[in-house]
Amino acid sequence: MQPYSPFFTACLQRLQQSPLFANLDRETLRQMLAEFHFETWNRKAPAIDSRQSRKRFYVIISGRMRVNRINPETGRELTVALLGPGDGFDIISLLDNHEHKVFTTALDDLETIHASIETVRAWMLEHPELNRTFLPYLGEQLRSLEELATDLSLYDTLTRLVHLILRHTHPEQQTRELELIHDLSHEELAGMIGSVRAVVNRHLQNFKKEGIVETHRKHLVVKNLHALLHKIDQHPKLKP
Amino acid sequence: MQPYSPFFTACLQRLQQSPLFANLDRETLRQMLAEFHFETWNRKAPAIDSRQSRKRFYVIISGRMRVNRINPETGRELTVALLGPGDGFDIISLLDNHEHKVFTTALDDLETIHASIETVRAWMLEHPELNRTFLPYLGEQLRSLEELATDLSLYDTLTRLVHLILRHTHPEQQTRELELIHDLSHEELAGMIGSVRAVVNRHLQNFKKEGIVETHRKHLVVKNLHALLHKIDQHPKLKP
DNA sequence: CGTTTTCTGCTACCCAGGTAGCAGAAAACG
DNA sequence: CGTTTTCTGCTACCTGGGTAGCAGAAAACG
Repeated sequence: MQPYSPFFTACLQRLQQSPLFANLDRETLRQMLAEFHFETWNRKAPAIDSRQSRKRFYVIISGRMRVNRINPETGRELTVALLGPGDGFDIISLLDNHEHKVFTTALDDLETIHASIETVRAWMLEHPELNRTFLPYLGEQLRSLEELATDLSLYDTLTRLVHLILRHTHPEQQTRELELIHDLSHEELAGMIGSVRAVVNRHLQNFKKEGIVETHRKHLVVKNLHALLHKIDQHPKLKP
Repeated sequence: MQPYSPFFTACLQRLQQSPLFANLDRETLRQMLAEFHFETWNRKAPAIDSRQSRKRFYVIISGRMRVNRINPETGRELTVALLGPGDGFDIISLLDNHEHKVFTTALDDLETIHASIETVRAWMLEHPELNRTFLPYLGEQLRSLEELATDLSLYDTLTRLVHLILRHTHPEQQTRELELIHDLSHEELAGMIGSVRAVVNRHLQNFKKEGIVETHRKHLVVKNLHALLHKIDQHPKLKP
Protein backbone atom coordinates (compact mmCIF):
# COMPACT_ATOMS: atom_id res chain seq x y z
CA MET A 1 0.00 0.00 0.00
CA GLN A 2 1.09 3.53 -0.74
CA PRO A 3 2.19 5.14 2.55
CA TYR A 4 1.12 8.59 3.79
CA SER A 5 -2.04 8.85 1.72
CA PRO A 6 -5.17 9.84 3.67
CA PHE A 7 -6.55 6.37 3.15
CA PHE A 8 -3.32 4.85 4.45
CA THR A 9 -3.74 6.84 7.64
CA ALA A 10 -7.33 5.67 8.00
CA CYS A 11 -6.22 2.05 7.74
CA LEU A 12 -3.51 2.71 10.27
CA GLN A 13 -6.14 3.76 12.76
CA ARG A 14 -8.10 0.61 12.13
CA LEU A 15 -5.07 -1.56 12.72
CA GLN A 16 -4.48 0.16 16.03
CA GLN A 17 -7.97 -0.81 17.10
CA SER A 18 -7.54 -4.37 15.92
CA PRO A 19 -6.92 -6.98 18.62
CA LEU A 20 -4.03 -8.23 16.56
CA PHE A 21 -2.07 -5.07 16.01
CA ALA A 22 -2.84 -2.91 19.00
CA ASN A 23 0.12 -2.48 21.35
CA LEU A 24 2.52 -1.75 18.51
CA ASP A 25 4.17 1.61 18.10
CA ARG A 26 3.11 3.78 15.20
CA GLU A 27 6.30 3.45 13.19
CA THR A 28 6.32 -0.38 13.25
CA LEU A 29 2.68 -0.37 12.26
CA ARG A 30 3.41 1.96 9.39
CA GLN A 31 6.05 -0.41 8.07
CA MET A 32 3.70 -3.36 8.42
CA LEU A 33 0.87 -1.59 6.68
CA ALA A 34 3.09 -0.98 3.66
CA GLU A 35 3.11 -4.78 3.19
CA PHE A 36 -0.67 -4.94 2.91
CA HIS A 37 -2.84 -4.92 -0.19
CA PHE A 38 -6.27 -3.46 -0.42
CA GLU A 39 -9.31 -5.42 -1.57
CA THR A 40 -13.06 -4.80 -1.54
CA TRP A 41 -16.31 -6.71 -2.04
CA ASN A 42 -19.84 -5.61 -2.66
CA ARG A 43 -22.64 -6.11 -0.19
CA LYS A 44 -24.38 -9.52 -0.51
CA ALA A 45 -21.54 -10.97 -2.56
CA PRO A 46 -19.49 -14.03 -1.61
CA ALA A 47 -16.45 -12.47 0.04
CA ILE A 48 -13.03 -13.84 0.94
CA ASP A 49 -12.48 -17.27 -0.57
CA SER A 50 -11.44 -19.48 2.32
CA ARG A 51 -9.07 -21.36 0.04
CA GLN A 52 -7.04 -18.17 -0.04
CA SER A 53 -6.79 -18.14 3.72
CA ARG A 54 -3.77 -20.39 3.84
CA LYS A 55 -1.87 -17.85 1.78
CA ARG A 56 -3.23 -14.52 2.88
CA PHE A 57 -4.33 -13.05 6.14
CA TYR A 58 -7.07 -10.45 5.96
CA VAL A 59 -8.03 -7.60 8.26
CA ILE A 60 -11.40 -5.95 7.91
CA ILE A 61 -11.27 -2.17 7.56
CA SER A 62 -14.95 -1.43 7.18
CA GLY A 63 -18.18 -3.40 6.80
CA ARG A 64 -19.29 -6.74 8.20
CA MET A 65 -18.64 -10.24 6.96
CA ARG A 66 -20.35 -13.41 8.06
CA VAL A 67 -18.57 -16.77 8.15
CA ASN A 68 -20.81 -19.76 7.47
CA ARG A 69 -20.66 -23.52 7.57
CA ILE A 70 -22.98 -25.32 5.19
CA ASN A 71 -24.65 -28.71 5.07
CA PRO A 72 -24.33 -29.49 1.35
CA GLU A 73 -27.15 -32.07 1.49
CA THR A 74 -29.82 -29.74 2.83
CA GLY A 75 -28.38 -26.35 1.96
CA ARG A 76 -28.87 -25.13 5.51
CA GLU A 77 -26.28 -22.79 6.95
CA LEU A 78 -24.88 -21.88 10.33
CA THR A 79 -23.10 -18.62 10.95
CA VAL A 80 -20.07 -19.47 13.07
CA ALA A 81 -18.67 -15.95 13.17
CA LEU A 82 -19.66 -12.40 12.40
CA LEU A 83 -16.66 -10.20 11.77
CA GLY A 84 -16.45 -6.43 11.85
CA PRO A 85 -13.80 -3.73 11.49
CA GLY A 86 -10.51 -4.77 13.12
CA ASP A 87 -11.29 -8.48 13.00
CA GLY A 88 -8.93 -10.85 11.19
CA PHE A 89 -9.60 -13.72 8.84
CA ASP A 90 -8.80 -16.54 9.03
CA ILE A 91 -7.60 -16.84 12.58
CA ILE A 92 -7.73 -20.63 12.59
CA SER A 93 -5.62 -21.02 9.45
CA LEU A 94 -3.22 -18.46 10.85
CA LEU A 95 -2.76 -20.60 13.95
CA ASP A 96 -2.44 -24.09 12.53
CA ASN A 97 -1.71 -23.59 8.84
CA HIS A 98 -4.41 -25.96 7.66
CA GLU A 99 -7.29 -25.34 5.37
CA HIS A 100 -10.49 -24.10 6.99
CA LYS A 101 -13.46 -24.70 4.78
CA VAL A 102 -16.04 -21.99 5.32
CA PHE A 103 -18.14 -19.67 3.21
CA THR A 104 -18.00 -15.95 3.71
CA THR A 105 -20.50 -13.31 2.71
CA ALA A 106 -20.23 -9.54 2.79
CA LEU A 107 -23.12 -8.14 4.83
CA ASP A 108 -22.18 -4.60 3.87
CA ASP A 109 -19.84 -3.18 1.31
CA LEU A 110 -16.58 -4.56 2.58
CA GLU A 111 -13.09 -3.07 2.69
CA THR A 112 -10.19 -5.31 3.66
CA ILE A 113 -6.44 -5.40 3.59
CA HIS A 114 -4.38 -8.55 3.31
CA ALA A 115 -0.77 -9.60 3.68
CA SER A 116 1.02 -12.88 3.20
CA ILE A 117 0.22 -15.23 6.06
CA GLU A 118 3.90 -16.09 6.50
CA THR A 119 4.66 -12.42 6.95
CA VAL A 120 2.04 -12.15 9.68
CA ARG A 121 3.40 -15.25 11.41
CA ALA A 122 6.89 -13.77 11.25
CA TRP A 123 5.61 -10.58 12.87
CA MET A 124 4.12 -12.59 15.69
CA LEU A 125 7.51 -14.07 16.48
CA GLU A 126 9.36 -10.77 16.11
CA HIS A 127 6.88 -8.80 18.18
CA PRO A 128 5.86 -10.84 21.23
CA GLU A 129 3.96 -7.78 22.49
CA LEU A 130 1.29 -8.74 19.97
CA ASN A 131 0.37 -11.54 22.35
CA ARG A 132 -0.90 -9.08 24.92
CA THR A 133 -4.02 -8.45 22.89
CA PHE A 134 -4.01 -11.45 20.59
CA LEU A 135 -4.27 -14.12 23.28
CA PRO A 136 -7.28 -12.55 25.02
CA TYR A 137 -8.83 -12.17 21.58
CA LEU A 138 -8.41 -15.91 21.02
CA GLY A 139 -10.03 -16.47 24.40
CA GLU A 140 -13.07 -14.52 23.19
CA GLN A 141 -13.26 -16.60 20.02
CA LEU A 142 -13.16 -19.83 22.02
CA ARG A 143 -15.82 -18.53 24.36
CA SER A 144 -18.17 -17.47 21.61
CA LEU A 145 -17.91 -20.82 19.83
CA GLU A 146 -18.46 -22.69 23.08
CA GLU A 147 -21.44 -20.45 23.78
CA LEU A 148 -22.85 -21.17 20.34
CA ALA A 149 -22.51 -24.93 20.80
CA THR A 150 -24.02 -24.75 24.28
CA ASP A 151 -26.97 -22.70 23.09
CA LEU A 152 -27.59 -25.04 20.18
CA SER A 153 -27.79 -28.16 22.28
CA LEU A 154 -29.22 -26.98 25.59
CA TYR A 155 -31.70 -24.24 24.74
CA ASP A 156 -34.78 -23.88 22.56
CA THR A 157 -35.03 -21.48 19.63
CA LEU A 158 -36.82 -18.80 21.65
CA THR A 159 -34.06 -18.69 24.24
CA ARG A 160 -31.38 -18.68 21.56
CA LEU A 161 -33.00 -15.74 19.79
CA VAL A 162 -33.24 -13.79 23.03
CA HIS A 163 -29.60 -14.60 23.82
CA LEU A 164 -28.60 -13.33 20.38
CA ILE A 165 -30.43 -10.06 20.86
CA LEU A 166 -29.11 -9.59 24.39
CA ARG A 167 -25.54 -10.21 23.35
CA HIS A 168 -25.81 -7.33 20.94
CA THR A 169 -27.71 -4.82 23.04
CA HIS A 170 -26.08 -2.20 25.20
CA PRO A 171 -28.14 -2.02 28.38
CA GLU A 172 -26.93 1.49 29.25
CA GLN A 173 -27.85 2.83 25.84
CA GLN A 174 -31.43 4.06 25.82
CA THR A 175 -32.35 3.57 22.18
CA ARG A 176 -31.74 -0.20 22.41
CA GLU A 177 -30.42 -0.39 18.91
CA LEU A 178 -28.63 -3.56 18.08
CA GLU A 179 -24.98 -3.44 17.24
CA LEU A 180 -23.20 -5.63 14.72
CA ILE A 181 -26.41 -7.54 13.97
CA HIS A 182 -28.43 -4.53 12.85
CA ASP A 183 -30.18 -4.56 9.49
CA LEU A 184 -30.19 -8.32 9.07
CA SER A 185 -33.03 -10.27 7.51
CA HIS A 186 -34.85 -12.96 9.46
CA GLU A 187 -33.03 -15.46 7.28
CA GLU A 188 -29.68 -14.15 8.46
CA LEU A 189 -30.73 -13.99 12.09
CA ALA A 190 -31.90 -17.59 11.81
CA GLY A 191 -28.46 -18.62 10.54
CA MET A 192 -26.93 -17.16 13.67
CA ILE A 193 -29.07 -19.22 16.06
CA GLY A 194 -29.10 -22.40 14.00
CA SER A 195 -32.74 -22.21 12.98
CA VAL A 196 -34.84 -21.14 10.01
CA ARG A 197 -36.62 -18.01 8.90
CA ALA A 198 -40.11 -19.25 9.71
CA VAL A 199 -39.21 -19.87 13.35
CA VAL A 200 -37.44 -16.55 13.88
CA ASN A 201 -40.41 -14.78 12.35
CA ARG A 202 -42.83 -16.67 14.59
CA HIS A 203 -40.98 -15.57 17.74
CA LEU A 204 -40.56 -11.98 16.60
CA GLN A 205 -44.28 -11.72 15.86
CA ASN A 206 -45.01 -12.75 19.44
CA PHE A 207 -42.47 -10.27 20.81
CA LYS A 208 -44.17 -7.54 18.80
CA LYS A 209 -47.61 -8.48 20.07
CA GLU A 210 -46.28 -8.30 23.61
CA GLY A 211 -44.70 -4.92 22.93
CA ILE A 212 -41.20 -6.20 23.59
CA VAL A 213 -39.71 -5.23 20.24
CA GLU A 214 -40.56 -3.11 17.24
CA THR A 215 -39.51 -4.08 13.75
CA HIS A 216 -39.55 -2.52 10.38
CA ARG A 217 -37.96 -4.46 7.55
CA LYS A 218 -34.49 -5.52 8.65
CA HIS A 219 -34.71 -3.09 11.50
CA LEU A 220 -35.16 -4.26 15.07
CA VAL A 221 -35.41 -2.21 18.24
CA VAL A 222 -35.90 -3.55 21.75
CA LYS A 223 -38.65 -1.59 23.50
CA ASN A 224 -38.85 -3.53 26.74
CA LEU A 225 -35.57 -5.03 27.79
CA HIS A 226 -36.93 -6.16 31.13
CA ALA A 227 -39.69 -8.21 29.54
CA LEU A 228 -37.16 -9.75 27.18
CA LEU A 229 -35.02 -10.88 30.10
CA HIS A 230 -38.10 -12.20 31.86
CA LYS A 231 -38.87 -14.22 28.73
CA ILE A 232 -35.96 -16.61 29.22
CA ASP A 233 -36.02 -17.46 32.91
CA GLN A 234 -39.78 -17.57 33.35
CA HIS A 235 -40.51 -19.07 29.96
CA PRO A 236 -40.97 -22.85 29.82
CA LYS A 237 -41.34 -23.38 33.56
CA LEU A 238 -41.05 -27.10 33.97
CA LYS A 239 -41.24 -29.43 36.95
CA PRO A 240 -42.72 -27.57 39.92
CA MET B 1 7.20 -30.83 43.57
CA GLN B 2 10.21 -32.76 44.79
CA PRO B 3 12.74 -32.93 41.93
CA TYR B 4 14.56 -36.07 40.79
CA SER B 5 12.11 -38.58 42.19
CA PRO B 6 10.96 -41.28 39.74
CA PHE B 7 7.52 -39.71 39.72
CA PHE B 8 9.01 -36.32 38.95
CA THR B 9 10.70 -37.81 35.91
CA ALA B 10 7.45 -39.36 34.75
CA CYS B 11 5.71 -35.99 34.94
CA LEU B 12 8.59 -34.43 33.05
CA GLN B 13 7.96 -36.79 30.18
CA ARG B 14 4.28 -35.87 30.14
CA LEU B 15 5.07 -32.19 30.01
CA GLN B 16 7.32 -32.77 27.04
CA GLN B 17 4.40 -34.34 25.21
CA SER B 18 2.06 -31.54 26.17
CA PRO B 19 1.26 -29.01 23.44
CA LEU B 20 2.05 -26.29 25.92
CA PHE B 21 5.46 -27.32 27.10
CA ALA B 22 6.99 -29.17 24.21
CA ASN B 23 9.86 -27.29 22.54
CA LEU B 24 11.47 -26.41 25.83
CA ASP B 25 14.84 -27.79 26.84
CA ARG B 26 14.96 -30.32 29.62
CA GLU B 27 16.59 -28.08 32.18
CA THR B 28 14.04 -25.28 31.84
CA LEU B 29 11.26 -27.82 32.13
CA ARG B 30 12.81 -29.26 35.25
CA GLN B 31 12.78 -25.84 36.85
CA MET B 32 9.20 -25.24 35.83
CA LEU B 33 8.04 -28.60 37.09
CA ALA B 34 9.44 -27.77 40.53
CA GLU B 35 6.76 -25.04 40.70
CA PHE B 36 3.94 -27.50 40.20
CA HIS B 37 1.78 -29.22 42.79
CA PHE B 38 0.31 -32.66 42.45
CA GLU B 39 -3.41 -33.37 42.80
CA THR B 40 -5.64 -36.36 42.07
CA TRP B 41 -9.30 -37.20 41.75
CA ASN B 42 -11.21 -40.44 41.76
CA ARG B 43 -13.05 -41.78 38.74
CA LYS B 44 -16.66 -40.49 38.44
CA ALA B 45 -16.01 -37.68 40.90
CA PRO B 46 -16.45 -33.99 40.13
CA ALA B 47 -12.91 -32.93 39.25
CA ILE B 48 -11.24 -29.53 38.95
CA ASP B 49 -13.47 -26.77 40.25
CA SER B 50 -13.65 -24.21 37.45
CA ARG B 51 -13.72 -21.41 40.01
CA GLN B 52 -10.12 -22.38 40.74
CA SER B 53 -9.17 -21.93 37.13
CA ARG B 54 -8.54 -18.22 37.44
CA LYS B 55 -5.89 -18.96 40.02
CA ARG B 56 -4.38 -22.23 38.94
CA PHE B 57 -3.51 -23.79 35.65
CA TYR B 58 -3.72 -27.58 35.51
CA VAL B 59 -2.00 -30.13 33.28
CA ILE B 60 -3.34 -33.65 33.09
CA ILE B 61 -0.76 -36.36 33.76
CA SER B 62 -2.96 -39.42 33.45
CA GLY B 63 -6.63 -40.20 33.03
CA ARG B 64 -9.41 -38.40 31.17
CA MET B 65 -11.57 -35.50 32.23
CA ARG B 66 -14.71 -34.24 30.55
CA VAL B 67 -15.71 -30.58 30.56
CA ASN B 68 -19.46 -29.95 30.54
CA ARG B 69 -21.87 -27.08 30.19
CA ILE B 70 -25.20 -27.53 31.91
CA ASN B 71 -28.69 -26.17 31.45
CA PRO B 72 -29.74 -25.68 35.08
CA GLU B 73 -33.46 -25.69 34.18
CA THR B 74 -33.52 -29.09 32.55
CA GLY B 75 -30.36 -30.67 33.93
CA ARG B 76 -29.19 -31.61 30.46
CA GLU B 77 -25.48 -31.48 29.76
CA LEU B 78 -23.21 -30.93 26.78
CA THR B 79 -19.61 -32.08 26.79
CA VAL B 80 -17.63 -29.23 25.25
CA ALA B 81 -14.22 -30.85 25.71
CA LEU B 82 -12.68 -34.18 26.54
CA LEU B 83 -9.19 -33.82 27.93
CA GLY B 84 -6.46 -36.43 28.19
CA PRO B 85 -2.83 -36.63 29.28
CA GLY B 86 -0.88 -33.52 28.26
CA ASP B 87 -3.97 -31.32 27.93
CA GLY B 88 -4.27 -28.14 29.98
CA PHE B 89 -7.16 -26.67 31.92
CA ASP B 90 -8.47 -24.07 31.67
CA ILE B 91 -7.11 -22.73 28.42
CA ILE B 92 -9.77 -20.05 28.08
CA SER B 93 -9.16 -18.59 31.52
CA LEU B 94 -5.44 -18.71 30.84
CA LEU B 95 -5.96 -16.60 27.74
CA ASP B 96 -8.37 -13.94 28.91
CA ASN B 97 -8.26 -14.10 32.70
CA HIS B 98 -12.01 -14.29 33.12
CA GLU B 99 -14.08 -16.88 34.84
CA HIS B 100 -15.17 -19.83 32.72
CA LYS B 101 -18.13 -21.56 34.25
CA VAL B 102 -18.01 -25.25 33.43
CA PHE B 103 -18.35 -28.55 35.25
CA THR B 104 -15.63 -31.13 35.09
CA THR B 105 -15.80 -34.85 35.78
CA ALA B 106 -13.05 -37.42 36.05
CA LEU B 107 -13.77 -40.23 33.60
CA ASP B 108 -10.88 -42.28 35.00
CA ASP B 109 -8.77 -41.92 38.08
CA LEU B 110 -7.14 -38.60 37.37
CA GLU B 111 -3.64 -37.32 38.07
CA THR B 112 -2.90 -33.65 37.53
CA ILE B 113 -0.33 -31.03 38.35
CA HIS B 114 -1.05 -27.35 38.77
CA ALA B 115 0.85 -24.10 39.05
CA SER B 116 -0.21 -20.54 39.61
CA ILE B 117 -1.79 -19.12 36.48
CA GLU B 118 0.32 -15.95 36.72
CA THR B 119 3.42 -18.11 36.72
CA VAL B 120 2.32 -19.85 33.55
CA ARG B 121 1.53 -16.53 31.90
CA ALA B 122 4.96 -15.26 32.85
CA TRP B 123 6.53 -18.33 31.27
CA MET B 124 4.68 -17.64 28.06
CA LEU B 125 6.25 -14.20 27.85
CA GLU B 126 9.71 -15.39 28.85
CA HIS B 127 9.71 -18.35 26.47
CA PRO B 128 8.21 -17.30 23.14
CA GLU B 129 9.19 -20.72 21.77
CA LEU B 130 6.13 -22.02 23.61
CA ASN B 131 4.06 -20.39 20.88
CA ARG B 132 5.34 -22.84 18.31
CA THR B 133 3.16 -25.60 19.72
CA PHE B 134 0.68 -23.57 21.73
CA LEU B 135 -0.79 -21.59 18.85
CA PRO B 136 -1.50 -24.66 16.67
CA TYR B 137 -3.03 -26.25 19.75
CA LEU B 138 -5.37 -23.28 20.09
CA GLY B 139 -6.23 -23.72 16.43
CA GLU B 140 -7.29 -27.28 17.15
CA GLN B 141 -9.47 -26.15 20.05
CA LEU B 142 -11.19 -23.57 17.86
CA ARG B 143 -11.72 -26.15 15.15
CA SER B 144 -13.22 -28.73 17.45
CA LEU B 145 -15.66 -26.24 18.97
CA GLU B 146 -16.67 -24.99 15.53
CA GLU B 147 -17.13 -28.58 14.44
CA LEU B 148 -19.31 -29.29 17.47
CA ALA B 149 -21.52 -26.28 16.80
CA THR B 150 -21.77 -27.15 13.11
CA ASP B 151 -22.71 -30.74 13.85
CA LEU B 152 -25.31 -29.67 16.38
CA SER B 153 -27.16 -27.36 14.05
CA LEU B 154 -26.71 -28.92 10.63
CA TYR B 155 -26.80 -32.69 11.17
CA ASP B 156 -29.18 -35.19 12.74
CA THR B 157 -28.31 -37.35 15.73
CA LEU B 158 -27.37 -40.36 13.62
CA THR B 159 -24.83 -38.38 11.64
CA ARG B 160 -23.44 -36.78 14.78
CA LEU B 161 -22.97 -40.17 16.41
CA VAL B 162 -21.16 -41.51 13.36
CA HIS B 163 -18.97 -38.40 13.25
CA LEU B 164 -18.09 -38.93 16.90
CA ILE B 165 -17.08 -42.52 16.32
CA LEU B 166 -15.13 -41.69 13.18
CA ARG B 167 -13.22 -38.88 14.83
CA HIS B 168 -11.94 -41.37 17.37
CA THR B 169 -11.18 -44.33 15.14
CA HIS B 170 -7.84 -44.97 13.55
CA PRO B 171 -8.55 -46.25 10.04
CA GLU B 172 -5.15 -47.93 9.71
CA GLN B 173 -5.57 -49.81 12.96
CA GLN B 174 -7.30 -53.13 12.36
CA THR B 175 -8.98 -53.70 15.69
CA ARG B 176 -11.05 -50.50 15.32
CA GLU B 177 -10.92 -49.75 18.99
CA LEU B 178 -11.97 -46.26 19.92
CA GLU B 179 -9.45 -43.94 21.44
CA LEU B 180 -10.16 -41.34 24.09
CA ILE B 181 -13.87 -42.18 24.04
CA HIS B 182 -13.51 -45.85 24.98
CA ASP B 183 -15.44 -47.26 27.92
CA LEU B 184 -18.06 -44.56 28.02
CA SER B 185 -21.71 -45.18 28.84
CA HIS B 186 -24.44 -44.27 26.36
CA GLU B 187 -25.27 -41.38 28.65
CA GLU B 188 -21.76 -39.99 28.26
CA LEU B 189 -21.69 -40.53 24.51
CA ALA B 190 -25.01 -38.70 24.29
CA GLY B 191 -23.51 -35.72 26.11
CA MET B 192 -20.81 -35.51 23.48
CA ILE B 193 -23.25 -35.24 20.56
CA GLY B 194 -25.84 -33.10 22.33
CA SER B 195 -28.47 -35.78 22.62
CA VAL B 196 -29.84 -38.22 25.20
CA ARG B 197 -29.21 -41.82 26.17
CA ALA B 198 -32.37 -43.19 24.59
CA VAL B 199 -31.42 -41.85 21.17
CA VAL B 200 -27.83 -43.05 21.27
CA ASN B 201 -29.05 -46.47 22.31
CA ARG B 202 -31.60 -46.53 19.48
CA HIS B 203 -28.93 -45.86 16.86
CA LEU B 204 -26.43 -48.29 18.35
CA GLN B 205 -29.05 -51.05 18.34
CA ASN B 206 -29.54 -50.49 14.63
CA PHE B 207 -25.81 -50.51 13.98
CA LYS B 208 -25.57 -53.81 15.82
CA LYS B 209 -28.40 -55.34 13.82
CA GLU B 210 -26.63 -54.30 10.63
CA GLY B 211 -23.35 -55.75 11.86
CA ILE B 212 -21.61 -52.39 11.83
CA VAL B 213 -20.55 -52.37 15.46
CA GLU B 214 -20.31 -54.74 18.39
CA THR B 215 -20.92 -53.59 21.93
CA HIS B 216 -20.55 -55.01 25.34
CA ARG B 217 -21.29 -52.76 28.26
CA LYS B 218 -19.31 -49.55 27.80
CA HIS B 219 -17.27 -51.26 25.15
CA LEU B 220 -17.68 -50.42 21.50
CA VAL B 221 -15.85 -51.84 18.50
CA VAL B 222 -16.40 -50.90 14.88
CA LYS B 223 -16.68 -54.05 12.77
CA ASN B 224 -17.50 -52.52 9.42
CA LEU B 225 -15.99 -49.12 8.93
CA HIS B 226 -17.06 -48.94 5.31
CA ALA B 227 -20.71 -49.43 6.16
CA LEU B 228 -20.42 -46.78 8.85
CA LEU B 229 -19.09 -44.27 6.33
CA HIS B 230 -21.83 -45.26 3.90
CA LYS B 231 -24.36 -44.53 6.65
CA ILE B 232 -23.79 -40.79 6.56
CA ASP B 233 -23.67 -39.90 2.88
CA GLN B 234 -26.32 -42.33 1.68
CA HIS B 235 -28.53 -42.01 4.73
CA PRO B 236 -31.46 -39.56 4.47
CA LYS B 237 -31.31 -39.09 0.68
CA LEU B 238 -33.60 -36.18 0.08
CA LYS B 239 -34.78 -34.41 -3.07
CA PRO B 240 -33.86 -36.53 -6.08
C1' DC C 1 -21.41 -63.88 49.14
C1' DG C 2 -25.76 -61.23 48.95
C1' DT C 3 -27.08 -56.52 48.22
C1' DT C 4 -26.91 -52.24 45.87
C1' DT C 5 -25.81 -49.54 42.03
C1' DT C 6 -25.05 -48.79 37.29
C1' DC C 7 -25.99 -49.72 32.69
C1' DT C 8 -28.71 -51.33 28.89
C1' DG C 9 -32.70 -52.41 25.97
C1' DC C 10 -37.04 -51.31 24.78
C1' DT C 11 -41.79 -49.26 24.51
C1' DA C 12 -45.32 -45.67 24.14
C1' DC C 13 -46.22 -41.10 23.73
C1' DC C 14 -45.87 -36.19 22.22
C1' DC C 15 -44.42 -31.59 20.73
C1' DA C 16 -40.92 -28.03 19.22
C1' DG C 17 -39.59 -26.73 15.36
C1' DG C 18 -38.82 -27.93 10.70
C1' DT C 19 -40.80 -28.01 5.55
C1' DA C 20 -43.57 -26.08 1.98
C1' DG C 21 -46.00 -22.71 0.08
C1' DC C 22 -48.16 -18.29 -1.13
C1' DA C 23 -49.45 -13.39 -1.30
C1' DG C 24 -48.66 -8.76 -0.28
C1' DA C 25 -45.37 -4.94 0.91
C1' DA C 26 -41.26 -2.72 0.45
C1' DA C 27 -37.06 -1.85 -1.75
C1' DA C 28 -33.91 -1.98 -5.62
C1' DC C 29 -33.10 -1.71 -10.30
C1' DG C 30 -32.57 -0.04 -15.01
C1' DC D 1 -41.60 4.95 -13.51
C1' DG D 2 -42.73 0.20 -14.36
C1' DT D 3 -40.59 -4.18 -13.46
C1' DT D 4 -38.06 -7.35 -10.73
C1' DT D 5 -36.23 -8.86 -6.54
C1' DT D 6 -36.10 -9.17 -1.72
C1' DC D 7 -38.40 -9.40 2.46
C1' DT D 8 -42.18 -10.41 5.59
C1' DG D 9 -46.31 -12.55 7.55
C1' DC D 10 -48.87 -16.39 7.96
C1' DT D 11 -50.95 -21.09 7.46
C1' DA D 12 -51.13 -26.08 7.38
C1' DC D 13 -48.76 -30.09 7.99
C1' DC D 14 -45.37 -33.62 9.64
C1' DT D 15 -41.55 -35.94 11.99
C1' DG D 16 -37.07 -36.44 14.56
C1' DG D 17 -35.90 -36.93 18.63
C1' DG D 18 -37.10 -35.83 23.16
C1' DT D 19 -39.58 -37.48 27.85
C1' DA D 20 -40.94 -41.07 30.93
C1' DG D 21 -40.77 -45.32 32.63
C1' DC D 22 -39.58 -50.14 33.66
C1' DA D 23 -37.27 -54.65 33.90
C1' DG D 24 -33.37 -57.45 33.37
C1' DA D 25 -28.20 -57.91 33.18
C1' DA D 26 -23.85 -56.82 34.64
C1' DA D 27 -20.71 -54.79 37.73
C1' DA D 28 -19.34 -52.87 42.11
C1' DC D 29 -19.50 -52.91 46.85
C1' DG D 30 -19.05 -54.14 51.69
